[in-house]
Amino acid sequence: MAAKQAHLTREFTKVMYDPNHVEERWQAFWEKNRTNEPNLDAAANPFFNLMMFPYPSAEGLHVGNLYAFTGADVHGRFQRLRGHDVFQPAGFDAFGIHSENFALKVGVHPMDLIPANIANFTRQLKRSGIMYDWTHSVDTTDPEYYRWTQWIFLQLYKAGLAEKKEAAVNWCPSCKTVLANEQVISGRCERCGSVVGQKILSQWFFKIAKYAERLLDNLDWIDWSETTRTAQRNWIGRSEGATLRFRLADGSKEEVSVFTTRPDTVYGATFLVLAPEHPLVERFVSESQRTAVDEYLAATAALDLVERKRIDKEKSGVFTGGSAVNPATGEGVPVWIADYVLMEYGTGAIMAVPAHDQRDFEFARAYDLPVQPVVAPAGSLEKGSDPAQVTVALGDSAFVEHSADEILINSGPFSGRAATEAGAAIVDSLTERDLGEPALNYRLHDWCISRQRYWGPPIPVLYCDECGIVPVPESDLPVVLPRIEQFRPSDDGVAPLAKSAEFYQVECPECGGEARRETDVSDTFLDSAWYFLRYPSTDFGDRAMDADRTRRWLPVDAYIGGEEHAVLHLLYSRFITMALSDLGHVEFEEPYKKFRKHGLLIRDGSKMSKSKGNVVIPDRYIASHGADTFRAYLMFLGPYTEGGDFRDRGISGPHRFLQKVWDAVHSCVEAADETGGGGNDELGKDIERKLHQTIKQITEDFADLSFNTGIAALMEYLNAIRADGRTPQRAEVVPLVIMLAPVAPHLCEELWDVLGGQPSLFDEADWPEYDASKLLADSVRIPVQVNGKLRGTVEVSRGANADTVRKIAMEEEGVRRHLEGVEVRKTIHVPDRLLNFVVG
RNA sequence: GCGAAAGUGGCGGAAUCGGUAGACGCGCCAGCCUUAGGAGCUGGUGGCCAAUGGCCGUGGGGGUUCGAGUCCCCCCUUUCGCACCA
Repeated sequence: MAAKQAHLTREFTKVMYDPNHVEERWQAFWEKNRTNEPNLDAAANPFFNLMMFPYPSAEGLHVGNLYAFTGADVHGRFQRLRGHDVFQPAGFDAFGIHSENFALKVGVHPMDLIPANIANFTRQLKRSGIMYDWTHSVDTTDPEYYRWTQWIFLQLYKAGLAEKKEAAVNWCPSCKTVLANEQVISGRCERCGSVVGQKILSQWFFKIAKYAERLLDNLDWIDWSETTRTAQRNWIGRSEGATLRFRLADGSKEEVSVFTTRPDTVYGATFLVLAPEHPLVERFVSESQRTAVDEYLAATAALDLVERKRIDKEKSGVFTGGSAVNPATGEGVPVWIADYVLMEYGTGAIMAVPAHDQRDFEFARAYDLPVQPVVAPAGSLEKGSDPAQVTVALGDSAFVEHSADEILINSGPFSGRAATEAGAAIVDSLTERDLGEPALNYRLHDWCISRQRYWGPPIPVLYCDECGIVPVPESDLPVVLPRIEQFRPSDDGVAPLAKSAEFYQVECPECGGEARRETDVSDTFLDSAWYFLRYPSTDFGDRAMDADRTRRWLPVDAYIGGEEHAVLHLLYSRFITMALSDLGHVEFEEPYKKFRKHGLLIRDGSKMSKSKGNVVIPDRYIASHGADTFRAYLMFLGPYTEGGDFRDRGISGPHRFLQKVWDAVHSCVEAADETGGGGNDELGKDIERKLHQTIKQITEDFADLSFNTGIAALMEYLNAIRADGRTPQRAEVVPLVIMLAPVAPHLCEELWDVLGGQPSLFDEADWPEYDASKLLADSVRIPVQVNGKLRGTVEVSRGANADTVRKIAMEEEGVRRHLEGVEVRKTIHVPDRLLNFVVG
């Protein structure tokens, strides 16, 4: 109807582009006609296009969110025009410390705050023109969602992948909760920046470490950006080496295990170092060292993690008074305690080889401990000397080289052998005597999911004096988070729900006796570790995932999100998927076929942040220029995967471009009306070639998220079809409208309509195909160089041979001048590319 | 310290199986149009010079090549990860 109206007005006055009017019209159309809702049960060519769901903050949608979503949306719309049934849902990650802290700050209950935030986000997202299927959204705080989060916990528990244990955990004194290792950034809380402390608490853990090897191996074949895979590899931190056992020197059966990547140096292990928290510390402390040890342990405990892990800190430690037996030499070595050995890595104890490890070297120097070199460059020994008994001068630092060029010295029967090969032999020999074995060590630790907070899904277990830990029966799910008004966390590590007897007093489902509910809630990262599995099945209330839907839509075809989640969310969701796969709930073990990171939008050279006051709120720009212009600007300002600088002024370029597209289409239609025909469908040769080149480029660019160059190509094409004030032909503008549609969907729907197409363009239009034979002209203009310097260009027919090109080039004035009086020694001819005269 | 990525006009950025550096856009300059314009149209726009021509030019310095933003070596800078990981 609006199109007819436009048609009528056109006769009197030029139709103006009014983005708000156009966008309102098409958003209403899409909603009414359910344009964005694929048939989840019958789609022939499914494509699950996923974007990382946002945390719905009170400030509303940030331009960074919109940047991320718009890129994903352009890609999704492109895939749709290429013939896919694209499923593109939206959701909200609304549980967690973030929301809870904000609620505490403003004094509004999160149960009141979150729905308002979600409503605001939804409004903003709908206005931005993203192709969301709103009939399948998720909200992690909805009991109908988190009942399945709890269900996943129960599945893992039943499979022995969830366990409760006492552990030293990261404790944020400001958020008053436990944090996962991944949430501690350089010793500080990821959320609030407070220095993280340690606490011994009983916590629920998911055994992600069991999956370390598979999580690592699959990285070799999944289609992810290399930087993200590298980040995950580093985080998993696989080290190959050996576990070696040092028996106590007092003749008892006890032993200290150490992990080392350098078993070849065991003959040089002149002392042992335990972490201050190591359980065997007490076994070694002698009467005379008691006071010194206690003082050291107290001093270490007083240090926070940031201070303790400062790399430039002087090495400090204390002698226990006890000793252990080096399994290779059989000699006693003193046992020390030092804070540079971390309980959380390896076994919490190391064999110190000061000659070949810089840290051990510094420690030995500080406390005057023996240093025994056991590795030397192969050529460094004097002729005839016995490698089993060599004196080597000590340098100022440890000798850490480790290649086939080094040999072992002073290493008993292994002396003289290559260091790399001898290491394995030493481990073999120790394994035979039950003093060690080859070992892999991972930096990755089990995932602590307990949070002593309020705003999360209650962990679905009960504690019964008779029956012990009792999982909540699945039929009793969800364990609903009650509304309590006193939800502020406390310092004692006791969760807010522990104050609500109404919540925690229950009857044991097994014995009927008195039982107590778990009052901790689970980590927000568990909510987001499986949300994509829920999307296609949100209309099933009786199962987390419908088997048919899941088979049709998962794994996710394309996932786009921020690199900041490279190790957190992406690792957890891989683990959960892998575990569910092992338990038979899904048929794949990797959740995302393809993952690409998007870049970060910055402003004035620095990150946008509330404290700097340079955060861009999109509403204002959308109101003034329209969503299409804003989308085009965001996609044009830089390479999508790199991000870029947001500048107010830059928006005018894309705005003018859309305006010109509008004008071009209208003038084309007007001209056709005047001539009474459907317009001239004949394309000039030059424009035809430009069209095919453009199709080729856009198709390639949009497929690999190079939106900025894709849009530039569309601009070039537009410039070509309206050059010298000519009126574009229908056959020229139709493909332009289709190719621009992923970027400016409302505008293009309108223009598609104006051109007489049946809406929606996204259902009716086909992405144009290029004809490879039409990409090249019959003649080419090639540069002519003399000694590599450009001296002119000549037009030659395509495929012309060297002689022909040379003849033409010699006639070129600029070229001839440089060839006068010099001898041409040779010519380099690259067909259709260049001609270079080498003179001299 | 280790790892990764990146340094190109006034600005955002194009171009890397080595082959016309600066596409596209912003800004700027000139002209046109206009009562007016933070509108529109046309043209120009890397720097320098003795200027129809030429020299220089992709962080700096070397190298390979007929030819280097692109490949190799050394150095500098920035950003982002990780950081006493045994």
